[in-house]
Amino acid sequence: MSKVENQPAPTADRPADETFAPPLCAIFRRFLKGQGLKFTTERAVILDTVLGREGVFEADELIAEIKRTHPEHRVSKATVYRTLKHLIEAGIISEVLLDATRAHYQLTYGRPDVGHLVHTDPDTDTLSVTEFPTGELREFVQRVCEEHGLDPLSHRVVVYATPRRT
Amino acid sequence: MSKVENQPAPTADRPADETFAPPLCAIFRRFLKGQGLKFTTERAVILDTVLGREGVFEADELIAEIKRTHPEHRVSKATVYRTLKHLIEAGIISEVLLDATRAHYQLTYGRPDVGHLVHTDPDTDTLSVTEFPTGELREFVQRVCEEHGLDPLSHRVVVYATPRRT
DNA sequence: CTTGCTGCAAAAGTTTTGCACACGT
DNA sequence: ACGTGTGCAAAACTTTTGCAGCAAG
Repeated sequence: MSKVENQPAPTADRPADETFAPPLCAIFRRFLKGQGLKFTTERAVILDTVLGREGVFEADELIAEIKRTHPEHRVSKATVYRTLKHLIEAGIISEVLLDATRAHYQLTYGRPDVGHLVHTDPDTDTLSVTEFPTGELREFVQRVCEEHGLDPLSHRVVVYATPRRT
Repeated sequence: MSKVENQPAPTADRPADETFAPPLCAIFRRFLKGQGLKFTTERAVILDTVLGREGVFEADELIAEIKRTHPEHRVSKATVYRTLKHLIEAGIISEVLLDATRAHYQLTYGRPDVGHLVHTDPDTDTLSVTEFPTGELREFVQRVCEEHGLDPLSHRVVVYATPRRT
């Protein structure tokens, strides 16, 4: 299973021109301060690069992207992994579990109910990941948790599909 | 995040005394023959051990279990991993993606619509995984795929929850 | 200044693979 | 017999960690 290729994000759930107005940088700063942590140049560069990504990405890709878009700042692998954890804690990104070989991440601030539709492109034999809204499953999730005396924190939905056989 | 502890499987989806009547061993045999592969002692031992497991398990645990229940047959790690792949192909088990650090597996033959509810036990600080039926999501999944011109293969639903704050 | 942060390289953990020999069919 | 399978150990990968110097608040 090779690297994942992203679809240009579906319009149903995320209109093309929707911008993330909230200053995520400020949000991250506030989070860090609250934890007694520091807002460093490296963390700024990483957040900036994450904000520029469309859809799902891997740690590896993020590192490559930083090298490309911020050649003046070299950020180490270790720092990227450490910062991704903080971004998750801050609620800015989430881990997406698509396969068991490595972690995927995605900017999810303000859009918690995103599912992932994974399918192979028969031509290129690469995996594509498209998003879809899962808001209508909230009630279902709530009910499942209630039956077990729990409160839901988050949910993940991944659908694996194949090109329709005509 | 430590190893996962299994809840004794919920009764809603899998009544306590439900037994897997279909001879999975025969099914696996047939699958292997169809692929020009061989049914070896090691594969029999692995399948037998998988059938004895309740709920979700890891490769590591399976190896330990084999050592315990079949001390006369030593099965190597490599063979376990290789056989797990075949069992997935044969449709007998599935990969369950609960966290990004390692793969989990579960016997799913004949019960494709199982979701996983992950929650921490506040006392022991261990993770529990409970199953719940997701059959009622089929229509939703079908619709999502149709909107993208795809046919669904399978879907995974994982809900993360926390003990209800009373 | 004090405390946390970074980069490097090494460590850790899981899964895969190459190879010589053994075993189903 | 032929072609697969197995075990072992090493390799491959991703992610984590220890440490010495560096930087943010």
